[in-house]
Amino acid sequence: MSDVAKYANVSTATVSRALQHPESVKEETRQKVLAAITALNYTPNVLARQLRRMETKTILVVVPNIENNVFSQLLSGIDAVANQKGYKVLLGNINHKVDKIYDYLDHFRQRQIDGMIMLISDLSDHILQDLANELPLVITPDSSDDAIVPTVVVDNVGSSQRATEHLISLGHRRLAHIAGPLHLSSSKSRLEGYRQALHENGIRFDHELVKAGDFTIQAGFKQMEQLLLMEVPPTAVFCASDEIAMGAIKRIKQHGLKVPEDIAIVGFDNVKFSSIFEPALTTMAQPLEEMGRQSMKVLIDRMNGKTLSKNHFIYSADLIIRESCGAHLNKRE
Amino acid sequence: MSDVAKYANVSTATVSRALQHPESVKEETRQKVLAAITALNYTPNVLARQLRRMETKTILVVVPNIENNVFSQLLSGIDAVANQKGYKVLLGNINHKVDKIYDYLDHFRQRQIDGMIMLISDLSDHILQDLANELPLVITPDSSDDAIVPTVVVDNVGSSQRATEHLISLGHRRLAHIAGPLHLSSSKSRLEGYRQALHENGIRFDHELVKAGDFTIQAGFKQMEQLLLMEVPPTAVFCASDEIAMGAIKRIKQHGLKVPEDIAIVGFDNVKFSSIFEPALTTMAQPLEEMGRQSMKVLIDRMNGKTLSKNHFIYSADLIIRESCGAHLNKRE
DNA sequence: AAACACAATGTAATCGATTACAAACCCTCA
DNA sequence: TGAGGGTTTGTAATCGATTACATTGTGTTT
Repeated sequence: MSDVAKYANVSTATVSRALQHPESVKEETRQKVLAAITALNYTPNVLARQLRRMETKTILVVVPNIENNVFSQLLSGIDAVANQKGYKVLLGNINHKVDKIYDYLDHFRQRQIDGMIMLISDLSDHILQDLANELPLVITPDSSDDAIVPTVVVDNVGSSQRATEHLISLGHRRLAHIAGPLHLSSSKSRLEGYRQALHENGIRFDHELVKAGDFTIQAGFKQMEQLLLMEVPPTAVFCASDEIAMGAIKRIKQHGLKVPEDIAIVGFDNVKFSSIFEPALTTMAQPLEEMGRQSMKVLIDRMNGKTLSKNHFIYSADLIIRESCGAHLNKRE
Repeated sequence: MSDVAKYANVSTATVSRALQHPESVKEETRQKVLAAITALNYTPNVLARQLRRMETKTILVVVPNIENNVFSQLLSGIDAVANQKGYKVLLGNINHKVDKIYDYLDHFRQRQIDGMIMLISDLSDHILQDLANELPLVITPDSSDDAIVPTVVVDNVGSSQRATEHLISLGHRRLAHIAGPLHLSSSKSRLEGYRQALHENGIRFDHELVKAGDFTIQAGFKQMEQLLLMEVPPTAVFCASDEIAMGAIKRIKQHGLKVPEDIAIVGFDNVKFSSIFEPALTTMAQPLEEMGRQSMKVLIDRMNGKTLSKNHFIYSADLIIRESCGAHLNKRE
């Protein structure tokens, strides 16, 4: 930089100003500086700027597992806005090991990031609160209930209720639910939505019909196995994720039964492969990319010190009717 | 830091040394310093260190598209090693817009990253060479042929040849190939492998039987359509990716034909969903995570200035026989 | 022409660590 | 005891920008 200053016959202060506050420098000298910059092929050292300004223009996204399409979609939305606004995105894949979050928290303490988006909220509200006091933090797509941490979520309860009601409307009365990990609030909410749908339709809630595992295909497969072993298996299953649904369907087929004829299935997430799966999954589509975008926007506002009027952004999921629920069969009749 | 120094009654130099070069400090004073650090709850400012050391311990991974499972798997491997070795991973999703790569190159020029892994090599060898001169760079899983840039790749030619030969061994003589974007060297190599397999088995290469698009389901669907329109459609298709294969199969089914009975399919990548797809895909499994790991290891060596004896790391893909090729039918006969 | 306001530039401190070099200290051995 | 060698610590320069404050320049008004 001092070379540039010398070359343009000005001080380093002027060079810096020419770049950072062009309005405070005479057009003429600005041109001289610019010329010197190109002549010397100078690029500013961002590290020095960051040190001085005490900001990194970098945010950290904590992901439970990148290989899950739900998170890649969110990430995609986050990345889009981040890029547009000049932020870089650090990837924090914790691979389901919650403890690793703490490692990443150090990044912040050491001023390596300006803010953080957590794609998993498997932390106690207490810890989250502490964190949020230390740095701008946004949680998506899992909410942290009553904490003051800003969240961007789907209306899990309502969406699940609609999903379940869709099955009920197709005539099912013996409905099961395969839930995700019940320590996650999104899983709890989806279960709650299922329960409400039953309740409002006068169907008794039977905890035997609720199985919980994680959100994977394998879990869906295993839990469905349990359900098939019952004396009177369910005629429909609302699954807390598309992967669970795929696993469940796979198991049902292996059992020699047909989806949706024998057992109807509804999933959740509208993952990339859900439309090409056979039968194509009926599912609740979360606007994941949009949610990613919104999270980043909220985070940016937070980092800029804006106090937001709203702290919780709730999206609603769309019911996408494909084949696995059997609705298309009904119409034919 | 100066607070810590004062509290421990030493100079800042000693504090720094106690942390960075513990061996050069008396055990006793090191303890004093450590005590002071905990007492004052001090965390070092990494920015300052980076400025002084001129390194960021951060690498950039340029991804064509995070939502593709192939790249998430690679990323997962990269991230694992990076974490273990104390590197942070910046995500550079270019969303298939090659021009965006240039934006990211600035990150490097501004010393914001120590190295870079490109998951796409859609740049001229010339540019790549320039880049590699400027900073440690590794390319995976697409090679840049003769450039001096280190690459971690699968043996695309050999793997594709084996995939095709598998179909030939099942009795097919009219084999098509749906390729990826032909400007990518991986696509070219896979086509070449297909061609060699034909050649070595005395089957005439017919360019009518080769269709190219990109690696997506949609492309597979569309290209398969073309093949089905032929007077004598192929009896087997080797697809350059699993997504292509899934699209192709979808189209075949829509056409009223069966896979593998009427048309046999082999894919490439062994993407997460390929085993659950129906029919389960026979495919070439790339050791993606391992390749990600290796890329990161090579990059680290590069960043540490090691001159590697080997510049190209070639993995071989495993043929995973499932249903879509029809091998299981043959056995039954 | 003097006085004042405002614009443009320069000087130098600053961010917070790392490290070359210098100084102080402690042994050991003649 | 004092010289020499090694260890431990301190002093201060350094990384490269940003910016508060000081200074100089320019223009307008009376």
